[in-house]
Amino acid sequence: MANISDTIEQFIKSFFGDSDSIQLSRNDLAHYFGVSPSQISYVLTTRFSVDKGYVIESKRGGGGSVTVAKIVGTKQDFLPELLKQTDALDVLTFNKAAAMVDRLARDGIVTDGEAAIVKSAVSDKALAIPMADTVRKNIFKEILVGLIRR
Amino acid sequence: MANISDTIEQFIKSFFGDSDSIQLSRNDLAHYFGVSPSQISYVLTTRFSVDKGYVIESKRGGGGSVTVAKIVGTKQDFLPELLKQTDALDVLTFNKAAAMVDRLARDGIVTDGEAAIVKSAVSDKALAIPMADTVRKNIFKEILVGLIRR
DNA sequence: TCCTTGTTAGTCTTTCTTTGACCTTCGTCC
DNA sequence: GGACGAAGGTCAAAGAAAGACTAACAAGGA
Repeated sequence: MANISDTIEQFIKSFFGDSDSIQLSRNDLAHYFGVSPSQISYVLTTRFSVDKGYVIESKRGGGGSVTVAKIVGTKQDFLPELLKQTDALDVLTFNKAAAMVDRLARDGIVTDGEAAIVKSAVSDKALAIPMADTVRKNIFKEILVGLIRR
Repeated sequence: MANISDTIEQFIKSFFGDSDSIQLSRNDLAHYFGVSPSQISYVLTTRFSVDKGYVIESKRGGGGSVTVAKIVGTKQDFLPELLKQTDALDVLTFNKAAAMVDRLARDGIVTDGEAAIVKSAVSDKALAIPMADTVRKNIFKEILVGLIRR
C-alpha cells in the first residue's frame, strides 16, 4: 500500500458512511493529495468500476463535481444477472473476475474466504495455459451456477 | 554460509520479529546487497517456499512489493502436506479432488460453502477442455496455496 | 573428468502507476 | 450571444516495480 492510488482509494471509501453515494471534487482531491487531477480519474476508473459495483457520474464546468455511487443489488437476482453478463463475454480476464467477486464479497453474497478461493481458482497462476481467458470464463460461470444453486 | 544467498536469507528472516509476515522491496534489497534483483527472487523461491513454511505474495508496478508470510497454526501441517501430495501427482481427477476437499470440510479446514466453490471450480463441466486433469491439478494447487495464505 | 545441482547476473516482459498535454463542457459576466 | 474561466475527460508517454527466462559459473560427487 505504498502507492498513492491505494491511499486515495481508501480515502474515498471512507466517505461512504451509511450512504450509498458521495460527491467529490476532482480538483480539490488532487490538490489535497498533491497529485495531478488525472490521478484522481485514474483511481476512480480502476477502483470504482462498474464491475466492482460502483457507478460514476460527473458534471463539468464551474461548480462541477464527481458522484460515486454504490450499485446496490437485490441478492436474489444479482447472481443470475452476473451469470448472464459473464456468459455474454467473449473471454474473462483475471482482473475482471476479481472485480466481480470483490463486489460479491462487498455485498455479502459470498464471504471473504469464499472470494479468496474463487480468485485463486481463476488466477493467472492457476491458468497458465493456452486460451486461459476462455477457460477462466467457463470456470467462473460454473462457480456462479454453484452459488445460485445453494 | 559463505554465499550471498544465505546472507540475504538470514537478513530477511531477521525482519520477522513477533510478526508473521513482512513486506519488502525487491529492488531495495537488491541494491542494499549490491546484487541483481533476480537474485532476491532466487532467494525467495529457494528459501521461502511452502515446503519451508512460507508463502509469498507480490504486486508489480509503482509501489509494488513482496510479502513473505510464515505459515502458522493449524494449516502448518496438513495443507502443505496436501499441496505436496497434489504436486506429486501426475494429474488430478475430479473425484480425487472432491475427496480431498471433502476431507478438508470434514476437518473444518474449509466451510461447506467453500468446499462447494472448490468443487465447482474443478468440476468436469468447468474444465471441458483438453488436458483437463492437468489443469485441474494446477487450479487445485493454487487454491491450496490460497488457503495456506489466508 | 564429467555430470548434476546450486548460485549469480543479466535481459526482456508484464503490470501498474504517475504525469502532462490537450479536449470538452458548463456557467457567468459583459 | 460571445468570451472567459472553471471544471472534468481522454490519452499517450514515461516511470516503477516485480516476474520469467537464460546463460554463465561454481562446487561437489560418481
